[in-house]
Amino acid sequence: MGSKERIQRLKEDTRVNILDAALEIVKEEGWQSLSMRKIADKIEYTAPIIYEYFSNKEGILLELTRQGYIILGQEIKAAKNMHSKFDEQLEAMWIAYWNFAFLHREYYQLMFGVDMICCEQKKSMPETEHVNNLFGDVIRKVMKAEHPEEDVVCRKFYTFWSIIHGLIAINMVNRGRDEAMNQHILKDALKGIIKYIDE
Amino acid sequence: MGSKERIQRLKEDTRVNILDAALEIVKEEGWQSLSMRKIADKIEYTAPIIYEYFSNKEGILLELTRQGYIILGQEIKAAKNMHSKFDEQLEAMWIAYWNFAFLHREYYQLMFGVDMICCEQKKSMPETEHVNNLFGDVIRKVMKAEHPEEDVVCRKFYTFWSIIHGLIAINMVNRGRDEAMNQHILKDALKGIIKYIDE
DNA sequence: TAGATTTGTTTAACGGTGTTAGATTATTTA
DNA sequence: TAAATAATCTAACACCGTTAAACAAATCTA
Repeated sequence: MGSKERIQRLKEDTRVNILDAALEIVKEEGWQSLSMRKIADKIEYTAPIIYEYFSNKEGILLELTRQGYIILGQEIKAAKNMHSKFDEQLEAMWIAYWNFAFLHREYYQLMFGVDMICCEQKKSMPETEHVNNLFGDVIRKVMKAEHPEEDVVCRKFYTFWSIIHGLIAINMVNRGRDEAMNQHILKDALKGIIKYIDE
Repeated sequence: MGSKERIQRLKEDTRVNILDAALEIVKEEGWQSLSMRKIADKIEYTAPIIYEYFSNKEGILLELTRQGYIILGQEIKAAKNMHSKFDEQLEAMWIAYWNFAFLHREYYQLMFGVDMICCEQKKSMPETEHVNNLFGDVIRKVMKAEHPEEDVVCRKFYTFWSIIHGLIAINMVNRGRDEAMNQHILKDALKGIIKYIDE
Protein backbone atom coordinates (compact mmCIF):
# COMPACT_ATOMS: atom_id res chain seq x y z
CA MET A 1 0.00 0.00 0.00
CA GLY A 2 3.07 2.23 0.30
CA SER A 3 3.39 2.06 -3.47
CA LYS A 4 0.90 4.91 -3.73
CA GLU A 5 3.37 7.11 -1.98
CA ARG A 6 6.32 5.79 -3.96
CA ILE A 7 4.51 6.70 -7.14
CA GLN A 8 3.53 10.05 -5.70
CA ARG A 9 7.20 10.62 -5.01
CA LEU A 10 8.13 9.67 -8.56
CA LYS A 11 5.59 12.12 -9.88
CA GLU A 12 6.98 14.82 -7.65
CA ASP A 13 10.39 13.91 -9.06
CA THR A 14 9.48 14.59 -12.65
CA ARG A 15 7.88 17.84 -11.56
CA VAL A 16 11.23 18.84 -10.15
CA ASN A 17 12.97 17.49 -13.23
CA ILE A 18 10.87 19.72 -15.44
CA LEU A 19 11.87 22.78 -13.46
CA ASP A 20 15.51 21.75 -13.39
CA ALA A 21 15.54 21.04 -17.11
CA ALA A 22 13.96 24.40 -17.84
CA LEU A 23 16.54 26.24 -15.79
CA GLU A 24 19.36 24.29 -17.37
CA ILE A 25 18.19 25.18 -20.87
CA VAL A 26 17.92 28.83 -19.90
CA LYS A 27 21.44 28.80 -18.50
CA GLU A 28 22.72 27.32 -21.74
CA GLU A 29 20.65 29.22 -24.28
CA GLY A 30 18.75 32.04 -22.57
CA TRP A 31 15.07 32.60 -21.88
CA GLN A 32 14.30 33.36 -25.49
CA SER A 33 14.94 29.81 -26.60
CA LEU A 34 13.25 27.94 -23.79
CA SER A 35 10.55 25.72 -25.28
CA MET A 36 8.25 23.01 -24.03
CA ARG A 37 9.65 20.57 -26.55
CA LYS A 38 13.21 21.17 -25.40
CA ILE A 39 12.20 20.58 -21.81
CA ALA A 40 10.50 17.37 -22.83
CA ASP A 41 13.60 16.27 -24.71
CA LYS A 42 15.76 16.86 -21.69
CA ILE A 43 13.58 14.83 -19.34
CA GLU A 44 13.11 12.18 -22.05
CA TYR A 45 9.39 12.56 -22.45
CA THR A 46 7.18 14.10 -25.09
CA ALA A 47 5.90 17.63 -24.73
CA PRO A 48 2.27 17.05 -23.71
CA ILE A 49 3.33 15.26 -20.55
CA ILE A 50 4.46 18.57 -19.11
CA TYR A 51 0.85 19.70 -19.04
CA GLU A 52 0.17 17.01 -16.47
CA TYR A 53 2.40 18.91 -14.08
CA PHE A 54 1.95 22.53 -15.10
CA SER A 55 -1.06 24.18 -16.64
CA ASN A 56 1.12 25.86 -19.26
CA LYS A 57 4.51 27.41 -19.94
CA GLU A 58 3.72 30.41 -17.78
CA GLY A 59 3.02 28.03 -14.91
CA ILE A 60 6.61 26.83 -15.13
CA LEU A 61 7.94 30.38 -15.23
CA LEU A 62 5.81 31.31 -12.26
CA GLU A 63 7.14 28.40 -10.24
CA LEU A 64 10.71 29.31 -11.13
CA THR A 65 9.96 32.87 -10.08
CA ARG A 66 8.85 31.57 -6.72
CA GLN A 67 12.04 29.52 -6.41
CA GLY A 68 14.02 32.64 -7.20
CA TYR A 69 12.31 34.63 -4.47
CA ILE A 70 12.97 31.87 -1.97
CA ILE A 71 16.68 31.84 -2.77
CA LEU A 72 16.83 35.62 -2.76
CA GLY A 73 15.08 35.72 0.61
CA GLN A 74 17.51 33.26 2.12
CA GLU A 75 20.58 35.10 0.90
CA ILE A 76 19.29 38.45 2.08
CA LYS A 77 18.48 37.03 5.48
CA ALA A 78 21.93 35.49 5.74
CA ALA A 79 23.54 38.80 4.84
CA LYS A 80 21.47 40.57 7.45
CA ASN A 81 22.48 38.15 10.17
CA MET A 82 26.14 38.88 9.58
CA HIS A 83 25.76 42.33 11.11
CA SER A 84 24.28 43.86 14.21
CA LYS A 85 24.08 47.56 13.36
CA PHE A 86 21.00 48.36 11.36
CA ASP A 87 22.71 50.49 8.74
CA GLU A 88 25.32 47.84 8.19
CA GLN A 89 22.58 45.27 7.87
CA LEU A 90 20.87 47.34 5.24
CA GLU A 91 24.01 47.79 3.19
CA ALA A 92 24.83 44.08 3.40
CA MET A 93 21.31 43.18 2.32
CA TRP A 94 21.45 45.28 -0.80
CA ILE A 95 24.87 43.92 -1.67
CA ALA A 96 23.38 40.45 -1.29
CA TYR A 97 20.62 41.51 -3.67
CA TRP A 98 23.25 42.71 -6.12
CA ASN A 99 25.21 39.48 -5.85
CA PHE A 100 22.08 37.43 -6.35
CA ALA A 101 21.45 39.19 -9.64
CA PHE A 102 24.77 38.11 -11.10
CA LEU A 103 25.12 34.77 -9.36
CA HIS A 104 21.63 33.74 -10.44
CA ARG A 105 21.39 35.82 -13.56
CA GLU A 106 18.62 33.72 -15.08
CA TYR A 107 16.43 33.92 -12.01
CA TYR A 108 16.91 37.65 -11.79
CA GLN A 109 16.01 38.18 -15.43
CA LEU A 110 12.86 36.16 -14.95
CA MET A 111 11.89 37.92 -11.73
CA PHE A 112 12.61 41.50 -12.73
CA GLY A 113 12.90 41.63 -16.51
CA VAL A 114 11.00 44.53 -17.96
CA ASP A 115 9.04 42.68 -20.59
CA MET A 116 8.10 39.94 -18.21
CA ILE A 117 4.93 38.07 -17.64
CA CYS A 118 2.75 37.64 -14.62
CA CYS A 119 2.72 40.85 -12.56
CA GLU A 120 -0.76 40.17 -11.25
CA GLN A 121 0.03 36.66 -10.10
CA LYS A 122 3.38 37.79 -8.77
CA LYS A 123 1.71 40.28 -6.49
CA SER A 124 -0.21 37.59 -4.70
CA MET A 125 2.90 35.54 -4.07
CA PRO A 126 3.88 35.38 -0.39
CA GLU A 127 7.55 34.88 -1.27
CA THR A 128 7.61 38.28 -2.94
CA GLU A 129 5.99 39.92 0.02
CA HIS A 130 8.50 38.31 2.34
CA VAL A 131 11.52 39.80 0.57
CA ASN A 132 9.92 43.22 0.55
CA ASN A 133 9.19 42.99 4.24
CA LEU A 134 12.78 42.04 5.05
CA PHE A 135 13.87 45.35 3.62
CA GLY A 136 10.95 47.30 5.03
CA ASP A 137 11.73 46.16 8.58
CA VAL A 138 15.35 47.24 8.49
CA ILE A 139 14.64 50.51 6.73
CA ARG A 140 12.14 51.31 9.46
CA LYS A 141 14.79 50.70 12.09
CA VAL A 142 17.43 52.77 10.34
CA MET A 143 15.15 55.75 10.15
CA LYS A 144 15.45 58.14 13.06
CA ALA A 145 11.76 58.79 13.57
CA GLU A 146 10.14 56.65 16.25
CA HIS A 147 7.16 55.55 14.22
CA PRO A 148 7.86 56.44 10.61
CA GLU A 149 4.86 56.58 8.37
CA GLU A 150 4.39 53.50 6.25
CA ASP A 151 4.22 55.78 3.24
CA VAL A 152 7.72 57.08 3.79
CA VAL A 153 9.19 53.64 4.43
CA CYS A 154 7.67 52.47 1.19
CA ARG A 155 9.14 55.42 -0.66
CA LYS A 156 12.58 54.76 0.76
CA PHE A 157 12.37 51.14 -0.24
CA TYR A 158 11.41 52.06 -3.75
CA THR A 159 14.23 54.53 -4.02
CA PHE A 160 16.75 51.91 -2.95
CA TRP A 161 15.29 49.30 -5.14
CA SER A 162 15.26 51.57 -8.16
CA ILE A 163 18.89 52.42 -7.79
CA ILE A 164 20.07 48.87 -7.35
CA HIS A 165 17.82 47.50 -10.03
CA GLY A 166 18.87 50.22 -12.44
CA LEU A 167 22.52 49.48 -11.81
CA ILE A 168 21.96 45.81 -12.35
CA ALA A 169 19.84 46.22 -15.46
CA ILE A 170 22.27 48.56 -17.14
CA ASN A 171 25.13 46.29 -16.21
CA MET A 172 23.33 43.32 -17.66
CA VAL A 173 22.69 44.83 -21.07
CA ASN A 174 26.18 46.32 -21.30
CA ARG A 175 27.61 43.18 -19.81
CA GLY A 176 31.29 42.50 -19.63
CA ARG A 177 32.01 45.96 -18.24
CA ASP A 178 34.49 46.82 -15.57
CA GLU A 179 33.41 44.91 -12.49
CA ALA A 180 35.46 47.05 -10.13
CA MET A 181 33.82 50.20 -11.41
CA ASN A 182 30.41 48.74 -10.80
CA GLN A 183 31.20 47.72 -7.27
CA HIS A 184 32.41 51.25 -6.76
CA ILE A 185 29.20 52.76 -8.12
CA LEU A 186 27.15 50.39 -6.01
CA LYS A 187 28.90 51.19 -2.75
CA ASP A 188 28.86 54.89 -3.59
CA ALA A 189 25.17 54.90 -4.26
CA LEU A 190 24.37 52.83 -1.18
CA LYS A 191 26.36 55.07 1.13
CA GLY A 192 24.71 58.13 -0.35
CA ILE A 193 21.22 56.81 0.02
CA ILE A 194 21.67 55.34 3.49
CA LYS A 195 22.96 58.68 4.69
CA TYR A 196 20.09 60.39 2.95
CA ILE A 197 17.51 58.02 4.38
CA ASP A 198 16.70 59.71 7.66
CA GLU A 199 15.73 63.12 6.44
CA MET B 1 12.74 59.66 -66.60
CA GLY B 2 11.69 61.14 -63.29
CA SER B 3 9.62 58.02 -62.78
CA LYS B 4 12.70 56.31 -61.38
CA GLU B 5 12.68 58.72 -58.52
CA ARG B 6 8.93 58.53 -58.06
CA ILE B 7 9.25 54.79 -57.69
CA GLN B 8 12.20 55.21 -55.38
CA ARG B 9 10.00 57.49 -53.29
CA LEU B 10 7.22 54.91 -53.26
CA LYS B 11 9.65 52.26 -52.08
CA GLU B 12 10.83 54.57 -49.35
CA ASP B 13 7.19 55.05 -48.45
CA THR B 14 6.48 51.39 -47.83
CA ARG B 15 9.68 51.19 -45.79
CA VAL B 16 8.26 53.89 -43.56
CA ASN B 17 4.88 52.18 -43.62
CA ILE B 18 6.44 48.99 -42.31
CA LEU B 19 8.00 50.80 -39.38
CA ASP B 20 4.79 52.71 -38.66
CA ALA B 21 2.71 49.56 -38.83
CA ALA B 22 5.07 47.76 -36.47
CA LEU B 23 4.91 50.55 -33.94
CA GLU B 24 1.13 50.74 -34.20
CA ILE B 25 0.78 47.03 -33.53
CA VAL B 26 3.08 47.29 -30.54
CA LYS B 27 1.05 50.18 -29.16
CA GLU B 28 -2.11 48.13 -29.49
CA GLU B 29 -0.87 44.70 -28.43
CA GLY B 30 2.65 44.96 -27.02
CA TRP B 31 6.02 43.76 -28.26
CA GLN B 32 5.23 40.14 -27.51
CA SER B 33 2.62 39.90 -30.22
CA LEU B 34 4.39 41.79 -32.97
CA SER B 35 4.73 39.50 -35.96
CA MET B 36 5.85 39.84 -39.54
CA ARG B 37 2.49 38.63 -40.79
CA LYS B 38 0.62 41.22 -38.76
CA ILE B 39 2.82 43.95 -40.15
CA ALA B 40 2.19 42.64 -43.65
CA ASP B 41 -1.54 42.61 -43.01
CA LYS B 42 -1.50 46.20 -41.87
CA ILE B 43 0.37 47.45 -44.94
CA GLU B 44 -1.74 45.20 -47.18
CA TYR B 45 1.06 43.04 -48.45
CA THR B 46 2.19 39.50 -47.75
CA ALA B 47 4.91 38.79 -45.25
CA PRO B 48 7.87 38.04 -47.55
CA ILE B 49 7.75 41.51 -49.03
CA ILE B 50 9.08 42.90 -45.77
CA TYR B 51 12.36 41.13 -46.40
CA GLU B 52 12.87 43.38 -49.42
CA TYR B 53 13.16 46.29 -47.00
CA PHE B 54 14.66 44.74 -43.87
CA SER B 55 16.94 41.78 -43.59
CA ASN B 56 14.82 40.30 -40.80
CA LYS B 57 12.62 41.12 -37.84
CA GLU B 58 15.58 42.27 -35.79
CA GLY B 59 16.39 44.74 -38.53
CA ILE B 60 13.01 46.38 -37.97
CA LEU B 61 13.54 46.50 -34.22
CA LEU B 62 16.97 47.99 -34.71
CA GLU B 63 15.61 50.73 -36.93
CA LEU B 64 12.88 51.51 -34.41
CA THR B 65 15.55 51.66 -31.73
CA ARG B 66 17.37 54.24 -33.80
CA GLN B 67 14.17 56.24 -34.21
CA GLY B 68 13.71 56.10 -30.47
CA TYR B 69 17.17 57.47 -29.80
CA ILE B 70 16.59 60.29 -32.25
CA ILE B 71 13.37 61.34 -30.51
CA LEU B 72 14.98 60.97 -27.09
CA GLY B 73 17.93 63.07 -28.20
CA GLN B 74 15.66 65.84 -29.46
CA GLU B 75 13.61 65.98 -26.29
CA ILE B 76 16.65 66.01 -24.06
CA LYS B 77 18.20 68.78 -26.11
CA ALA B 78 15.00 70.80 -25.93
CA ALA B 79 14.86 70.38 -22.16
CA LYS B 80 18.46 71.48 -21.85
CA ASN B 81 17.86 74.62 -23.87
CA MET B 82 15.13 75.75 -21.50
CA HIS B 83 17.70 76.48 -18.80
CA SER B 84 20.97 78.31 -18.48
CA LYS B 85 22.41 77.03 -15.21
CA PHE B 86 24.16 73.72 -15.65
CA ASP B 87 22.63 71.98 -12.68
CA GLU B 88 19.16 73.03 -13.77
CA GLN B 89 19.94 71.79 -17.26
CA LEU B 90 20.95 68.42 -15.88
CA GLU B 91 17.81 68.05 -13.81
CA ALA B 92 15.61 69.06 -16.74
CA MET B 93 17.36 66.60 -19.00
CA TRP B 94 16.75 63.68 -16.70
CA ILE B 95 13.15 64.67 -16.25
CA ALA B 96 12.88 64.73 -20.03
CA TYR B 97 14.35 61.24 -20.06
CA TRP B 98 11.76 60.17 -17.52
CA ASN B 99 8.93 61.70 -19.50
CA PHE B 100 10.13 60.05 -22.68
CA ALA B 101 9.89 56.67 -21.01
CA PHE B 102 6.19 57.08 -20.28
CA LEU B 103 5.23 59.18 -23.28
CA HIS B 104 6.90 56.70 -25.64
CA ARG B 105 6.58 53.61 -23.54
CA GLU B 106 7.01 51.25 -26.48
CA TYR B 107 10.21 52.89 -27.67
CA TYR B 108 11.61 52.84 -24.17
CA GLN B 109 10.86 49.18 -23.67
CA LEU B 110 12.56 48.37 -26.94
CA MET B 111 15.59 50.54 -26.22
CA PHE B 112 16.21 49.56 -22.62
CA GLY B 113 14.30 46.36 -21.93
CA VAL B 114 16.40 43.86 -20.04
CA ASP B 115 15.79 40.84 -22.21
CA MET B 116 16.23 42.76 -25.35
CA ILE B 117 18.07 42.04 -28.51
CA CYS B 118 20.96 43.74 -30.24
CA CYS B 119 23.44 45.09 -27.70
CA GLU B 120 26.35 44.65 -30.05
CA GLN B 121 24.75 46.48 -32.92
CA LYS B 122 23.34 49.07 -30.55
CA LYS B 123 26.81 49.99 -29.38
CA SER B 124 27.88 50.97 -32.85
CA MET B 125 24.89 53.27 -33.32
CA PRO B 126 25.81 56.96 -33.45
CA GLU B 127 22.40 57.99 -32.15
CA THR B 128 23.09 56.16 -28.90
CA GLU B 129 26.44 57.80 -28.56
CA HIS B 130 24.88 61.19 -29.12
CA VAL B 131 22.44 60.91 -26.22
CA ASN B 132 25.20 59.71 -23.91
CA ASN B 133 27.37 62.65 -24.91
CA LEU B 134 24.58 65.13 -24.23
CA PHE B 135 24.60 64.01 -20.62
CA GLY B 136 28.36 63.66 -20.40
CA ASP B 137 28.90 67.24 -21.49
CA VAL B 138 26.61 68.72 -18.88
CA ILE B 139 27.82 66.47 -16.10
CA ARG B 140 31.35 67.60 -16.86
CA LYS B 141 30.27 71.21 -16.50
CA VAL B 142 28.39 70.65 -13.28
CA MET B 143 31.40 69.07 -11.64
CA LYS B 144 33.60 71.47 -9.75
CA ALA B 145 36.94 70.11 -10.92
CA GLU B 146 38.43 71.95 -13.87
CA HIS B 147 39.24 68.92 -15.98
CA PRO B 148 37.46 65.97 -14.42
CA GLU B 149 38.76 62.60 -15.41
CA GLU B 150 36.75 60.91 -18.09
CA ASP B 151 36.49 57.92 -15.82
CA VAL B 152 34.68 59.85 -13.14
CA VAL B 153 32.30 61.53 -15.56
CA CYS B 154 31.40 58.14 -16.91
CA ARG B 155 30.76 56.82 -13.41
CA LYS B 156 28.53 59.75 -12.58
CA PHE B 157 26.58 59.24 -15.75
CA TYR B 158 26.07 55.58 -14.97
CA THR B 159 24.94 56.37 -11.46
CA PHE B 160 22.35 58.81 -12.74
CA TRP B 161 21.23 56.53 -15.46
CA SER B 162 20.87 53.60 -13.13
CA ILE B 163 18.70 55.50 -10.74
CA ILE B 164 16.38 56.87 -13.38
CA HIS B 165 16.22 53.63 -15.29
CA GLY B 166 15.52 51.67 -12.14
CA LEU B 167 12.73 54.01 -11.17
CA ILE B 168 11.22 53.75 -14.61
CA ALA B 169 11.57 49.99 -14.83
CA ILE B 170 10.01 49.37 -11.46
CA ASN B 171 7.25 51.79 -12.26
CA MET B 172 6.58 50.04 -15.54
CA VAL B 173 6.14 46.57 -14.07
CA ASN B 174 4.08 47.84 -11.13
CA ARG B 175 2.27 50.18 -13.44
CA GLY B 176 -0.76 52.14 -12.39
CA ARG B 177 0.90 53.20 -9.15
CA ASP B 178 0.70 56.57 -7.54
CA GLU B 179 2.07 58.99 -10.10
CA ALA B 180 2.59 61.76 -7.54
CA MET B 181 4.68 59.50 -5.36
CA ASN B 182 6.89 58.61 -8.29
CA GLN B 183 7.45 62.20 -9.27
CA HIS B 184 8.41 62.78 -5.65
CA ILE B 185 10.89 59.94 -5.64
CA LEU B 186 12.33 61.10 -8.93
CA LYS B 187 12.88 64.67 -7.82
CA ASP B 188 14.23 63.49 -4.47
CA ALA B 189 16.72 61.18 -6.08
CA LEU B 190 17.80 63.75 -8.65
CA LYS B 191 18.39 66.46 -6.06
CA GLY B 192 20.36 64.04 -3.92
CA ILE B 193 22.58 62.88 -6.74
CA ILE B 194 23.17 66.31 -8.25
CA LYS B 195 24.27 67.56 -4.87
CA TYR B 196 26.42 64.49 -4.45
CA ILE B 197 27.95 64.82 -7.89
CA ASP B 198 30.86 67.12 -7.15
CA GLU B 199 32.57 65.13 -4.48
C1' DT C 1 -7.38 -15.11 -13.31
C1' DA C 2 -10.38 -12.40 -16.90
C1' DG C 3 -12.34 -8.29 -17.74
C1' DA C 4 -13.19 -3.44 -16.73
C1' DT C 5 -11.17 0.77 -15.30
C1' DT C 6 -8.02 3.98 -14.43
C1' DT C 7 -3.45 6.03 -15.27
C1' DG C 8 0.50 7.34 -17.93
C1' DT C 9 2.27 8.42 -22.34
C1' DT C 10 2.43 9.23 -27.22
C1' DT C 11 0.80 10.52 -31.92
C1' DA C 12 -1.32 13.75 -34.66
C1' DA C 13 -3.11 17.85 -35.30
C1' DC C 14 -4.33 23.14 -35.04
C1' DG C 15 -2.99 27.62 -35.54
C1' DG C 16 0.72 30.46 -34.85
C1' DT C 17 5.77 32.08 -35.52
C1' DG C 18 10.28 33.73 -38.69
C1' DT C 19 12.16 32.87 -42.99
C1' DT C 20 13.33 31.17 -47.79
C1' DA C 21 12.82 29.36 -52.66
C1' DG C 22 10.20 29.24 -56.62
C1' DA C 23 6.46 30.54 -59.36
C1' DT C 24 3.79 34.25 -61.00
C1' DT C 25 2.38 38.60 -62.34
C1' DA C 26 3.29 43.36 -63.71
C1' DT C 27 6.31 46.75 -65.52
C1' DT C 28 10.04 48.55 -68.17
C1' DT C 29 13.26 48.21 -71.90
C1' DA C 30 14.81 47.14 -76.64
C1' DT D 1 5.58 43.19 -79.72
C1' DA D 2 9.22 40.31 -77.39
C1' DA D 3 12.55 40.00 -73.95
C1' DA D 4 14.23 41.33 -69.59
C1' DT D 5 13.59 43.05 -65.19
C1' DA D 6 11.18 44.16 -61.07
C1' DA D 7 7.49 43.43 -57.85
C1' DT D 8 4.73 40.37 -55.50
C1' DC D 9 2.68 36.08 -54.00
C1' DT D 10 2.20 30.96 -53.02
C1' DA D 11 3.98 27.24 -50.78
C1' DA D 12 6.89 25.30 -47.94
C1' DC D 13 10.24 24.46 -43.89
C1' DA D 14 11.15 24.14 -39.22
C1' DC D 15 9.95 25.72 -35.18
C1' DC D 16 6.53 27.25 -31.35
C1' DG D 17 2.44 26.42 -27.40
C1' DT D 18 -1.36 23.67 -26.79
C1' DT D 19 -5.14 20.18 -27.18
C1' DA D 20 -7.78 15.93 -28.39
C1' DA D 21 -7.68 11.47 -29.36
C1' DA D 22 -5.51 7.03 -29.46
C1' DC D 23 -2.78 3.77 -27.31
C1' DA D 24 -0.36 1.13 -23.72
C1' DA D 25 0.37 -0.17 -19.00
C1' DA D 26 -0.84 -0.71 -14.56
C1' DT D 27 -4.48 -1.30 -11.22
C1' DC D 28 -8.80 -2.68 -9.46
C1' DT D 29 -12.95 -5.69 -9.39
C1' DA D 30 -15.59 -9.74 -9.91
